[in-house]
Amino acid sequence: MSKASDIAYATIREKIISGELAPGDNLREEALAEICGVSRTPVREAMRKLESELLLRRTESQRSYVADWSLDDIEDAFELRALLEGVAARRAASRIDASGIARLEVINASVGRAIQASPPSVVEFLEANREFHAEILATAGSRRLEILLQSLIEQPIIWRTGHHYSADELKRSHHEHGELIKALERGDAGWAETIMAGHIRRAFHVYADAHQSMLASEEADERKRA
Amino acid sequence: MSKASDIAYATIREKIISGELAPGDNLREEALAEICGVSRTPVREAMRKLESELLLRRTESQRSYVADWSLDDIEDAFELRALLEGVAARRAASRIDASGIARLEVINASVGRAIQASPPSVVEFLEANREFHAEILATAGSRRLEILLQSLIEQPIIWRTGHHYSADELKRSHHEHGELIKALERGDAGWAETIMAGHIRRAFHVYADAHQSMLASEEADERKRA
DNA sequence: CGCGGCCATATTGTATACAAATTGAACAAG
DNA sequence: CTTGTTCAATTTGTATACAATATGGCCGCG
Repeated sequence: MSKASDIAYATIREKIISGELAPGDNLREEALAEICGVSRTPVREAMRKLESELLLRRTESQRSYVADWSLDDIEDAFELRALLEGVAARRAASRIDASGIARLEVINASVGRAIQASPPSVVEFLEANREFHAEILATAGSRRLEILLQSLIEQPIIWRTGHHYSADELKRSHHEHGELIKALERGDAGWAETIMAGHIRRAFHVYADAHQSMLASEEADERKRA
Repeated sequence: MSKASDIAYATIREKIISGELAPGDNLREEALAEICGVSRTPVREAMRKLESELLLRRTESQRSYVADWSLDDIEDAFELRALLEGVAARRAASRIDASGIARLEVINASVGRAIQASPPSVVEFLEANREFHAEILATAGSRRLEILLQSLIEQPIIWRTGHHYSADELKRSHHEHGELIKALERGDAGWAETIMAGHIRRAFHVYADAHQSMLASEEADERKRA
């Protein structure tokens, strides 16, 4: 894509993911254009893309707001992601070669380094994790699958809650990657799919638990104030 | 969406699906704008959408062409569609109510009328078929699943080859819909998923066979000319 | 008071002018 | 004849002006 529309997309997306633009906030084209330092034209393009990724919702009268997701929505997204990344792993198992295995091992070593640092670097973990999943997706060799998953991965919630991972959970994630690599190396498609789907579902449950305790503590705050 | 960009989207899409714009054809914004009777701005918007549905491909230098799909690409799309529509059927089984069943029966009756006409009306069949699948998808109640499937259904090839369906194949399709309704009525999620996935996969094989004989006859033509 | 239509204002949609980038052809050098 | 380079023409990207539409408050009426 072109420069200005890239800037607009990256800027707006970043502000949504970081929470600077909170769920429900009204997004006006002109205001965003000022923020991004470009005109409305590239902003509009960026907004269409963000809408297709469900980071934005538009009312019937074409006004835009930052999407607010219910826990059900989030579970839905994780469920579909588990399904499709599972398929990607299955396909990758029958297509991967030695160099692909090697690349995955290098990437997963980065994951290991990130979690073994003290304190563990969540940012590096998330980045290496993203690379790992991207490599498998690329190996699956389905352009269409890539496009479908693109709208499911890297959602605001994921990135904001990555910081809630415990040391054990990070370690477990790293370990599951290792198991997946072994399954792929052996060409065991069914097992690779199972591991991947479980891996994603586990991520949801970590999130759901964090969400739960967040709600609980909010409730406690309410009581305290009352 | 707005009017002019809707016109642009519908017009260009129609010309791609009908084959008036053939795979590989270069698409220039200004030329399309003239064809659609609107300015480049809404055309650009329409093109972005078509690109996201893979009806268009863009080169690294942002020139656009009508996508040309290989048989593998098409199989890929059908495979993912089978997977996701299967999930939709599974979810629908546990959410559908009596009125939903009734709606499906009405729609499938339309399918029946279309194929029993003499000659069978393929256009009406395709439209009723589309409605049937849309109703199930809506019943599944996942906004995200709808969005994902949107880019997989109604692809050019499907509509052009619908006319290759034999009377038996049309009848079989109608019958499978009936089976699916029964599975949904009984709340048998697994069976509903299986029927739906098989239903879609069968559609691919009908297409693949037609494609095969098309290639064979083209080859025959070549030999004749030589 | 509450309700419903009307108008000023705010916001999005479209067209167009201009800027940047890419292409392809002419042409010079090897 | 091939290769590389330059430049005009084509095409896409961006900004901006203007048109269409939606919103929210105001006022009059019941």
